[in-house]
Amino acid sequence: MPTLHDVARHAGVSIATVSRVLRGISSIAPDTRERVLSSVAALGYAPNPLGQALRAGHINAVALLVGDIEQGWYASLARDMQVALEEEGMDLLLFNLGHSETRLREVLERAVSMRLRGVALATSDHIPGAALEPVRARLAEAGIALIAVGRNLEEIGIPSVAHDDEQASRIAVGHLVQRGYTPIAYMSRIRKSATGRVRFAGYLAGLAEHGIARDPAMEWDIAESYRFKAGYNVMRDAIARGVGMRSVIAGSDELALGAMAAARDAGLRIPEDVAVLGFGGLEWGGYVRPALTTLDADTSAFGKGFCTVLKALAGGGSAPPVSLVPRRLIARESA
Amino acid sequence: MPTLHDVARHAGVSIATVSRVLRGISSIAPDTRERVLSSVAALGYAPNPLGQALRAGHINAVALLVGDIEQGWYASLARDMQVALEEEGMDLLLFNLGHSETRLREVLERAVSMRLRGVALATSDHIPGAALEPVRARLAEAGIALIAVGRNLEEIGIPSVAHDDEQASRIAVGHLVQRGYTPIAYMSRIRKSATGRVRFAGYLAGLAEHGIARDPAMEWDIAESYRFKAGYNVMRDAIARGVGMRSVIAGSDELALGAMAAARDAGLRIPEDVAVLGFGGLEWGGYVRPALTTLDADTSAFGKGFCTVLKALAGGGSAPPVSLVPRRLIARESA
DNA sequence: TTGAAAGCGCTACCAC
DNA sequence: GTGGTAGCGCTTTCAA
Repeated sequence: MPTLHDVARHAGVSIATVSRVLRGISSIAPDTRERVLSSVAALGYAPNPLGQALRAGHINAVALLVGDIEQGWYASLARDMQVALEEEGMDLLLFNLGHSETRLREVLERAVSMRLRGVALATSDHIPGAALEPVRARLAEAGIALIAVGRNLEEIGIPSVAHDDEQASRIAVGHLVQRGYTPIAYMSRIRKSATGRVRFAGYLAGLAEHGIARDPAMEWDIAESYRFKAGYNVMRDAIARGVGMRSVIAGSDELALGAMAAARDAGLRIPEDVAVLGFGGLEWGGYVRPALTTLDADTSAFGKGFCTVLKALAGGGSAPPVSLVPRRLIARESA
Repeated sequence: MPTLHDVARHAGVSIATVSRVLRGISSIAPDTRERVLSSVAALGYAPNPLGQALRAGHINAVALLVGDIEQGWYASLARDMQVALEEEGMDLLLFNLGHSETRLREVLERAVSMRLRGVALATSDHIPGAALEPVRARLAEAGIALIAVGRNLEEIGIPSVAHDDEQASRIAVGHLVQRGYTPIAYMSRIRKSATGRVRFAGYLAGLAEHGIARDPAMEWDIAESYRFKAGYNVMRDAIARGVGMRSVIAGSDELALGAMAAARDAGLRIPEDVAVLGFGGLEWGGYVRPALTTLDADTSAFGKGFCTVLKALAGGGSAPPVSLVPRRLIARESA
């Protein structure tokens, strides 16, 4: 691997000059520039990012912290974040949190010791505001941006790029009411998930809008993750208990599919006996039968949004603390 | 951010001593060690990986190159790779290739200029062996391991950790024959995908084993990706053409679900009219109805396998060029 | 317009 | 057992 020195020697100039030519900054004699450039080409020189990073004091990369990359929405986000970052010349470090608070703190500490440019916090779990204070101080001191993606953390002062989930839930309720699928049950992580709480609030607001009284029997807070199995179990138990819902809003497409499976296994028809509506807009939702009605997720907007906020923060200007992107309802067969 | 110097000053020793204490190497007077350690704690010192990396000449990270992170198997792989790497103190850089050959070369070049420890090549696309020669030479020169994950690339001399897909296809054929689901169609990327070719070879071998003649009408090579839409379209067209298959082996769970949707939309029952069998073992397969019969993927074995090969390569010993892990059939309802 | 040189934070070699 | 010091590759003053 050739270094600046090699190029300098080959071109018969100093390393400073080579560096300047490469950075395209300050004035260089045309023929010097020419010579340097051809040496660079001849040697196949590429700058060593390690040297640059050490000098600059930070590495041109961003950490993406996800709850569980196997969940479709995180995977999709990872893809779009990587694309957006690459356009800005940055790399993506992926960290799977697995819903652990401890691990969140560790990874955040890691980000500061690694001198990253920023951290994209994309987990739906409860964020222990107080416990995070020390790390956040160090992050700030090191000039590392902490930005929430896919959830709204402005209440604890973290700039966020998120969906307007409160509105989304209201849209869902409206859709189900209009089609006559009442009473409407709500299945999600609620208490233990910030995102879940917001969506739940939207659900309640939606009911209120249509003059429907809330019914605790229709509110299914699940302790586990947002995955298939939880949806299956909760739905199966609700059916067994004889809860008379005519539709279910599920907090993720995974939960929704699990719920659909349980309903089918219990001999219920979808949507005739019970309608199911998910959150996420994952691609497979269009291919299961009946096809899943869901609220889409705009992960590419998040990738771009993150970069915008990151640059705004770096530029010193205080970024808009929150930018909310709306969800659209994808009406298919299940509801 | 405190540096070695700060700690040294605080503890009243030289930076060399601090470094030694931290690395736990060579002998240190107990009380000196004590003093240094308490200074480290007092200052909240954490080593700067940039300095370490520059010194060492490489960064403790590995690039994972996937075809499309949205495909479930890649997401699952990403998760398990990250876990396995973290256990070895390495980070995971994620790159989405999007099936582009050019981009593959670029990213590989990037890996050498970044001085990574290794590259995990996990795309099912055709690898242009000749076109890659120059980069591979640079990779080798820089001591960066290139390891194929999830596919067998030994034929072009790349150490691989992969599934035994030839055997897997034979198992699939055997299963379908035994249940009477013949004739068996094969739907996948074949010509344009190395992995696809291996699986196809297994399909042919399986037919031969059971004394069944191959029938070109049953061999559906698809040009597009391994995703849902392709599965849907190909299946729909086959049905329209009146191809008389009684079952379909699909090259991915996504293709399989797409095929199932097309069959259902055409009024066919699964598996009574046509059975469908996928590749991947993705979690949602257990929750669609009918539940998908599939050949599982052991991504956690790949994470560990990659690390093993990486360390073997680093240790100078030539790693076993290929380690094949078997797939198990998960027999559910669809076939 | 160009060169010399000072570090960025770290490890390892060589003295003592 | 400990300290001094030479770089790793780069950018950026400061001089010339």
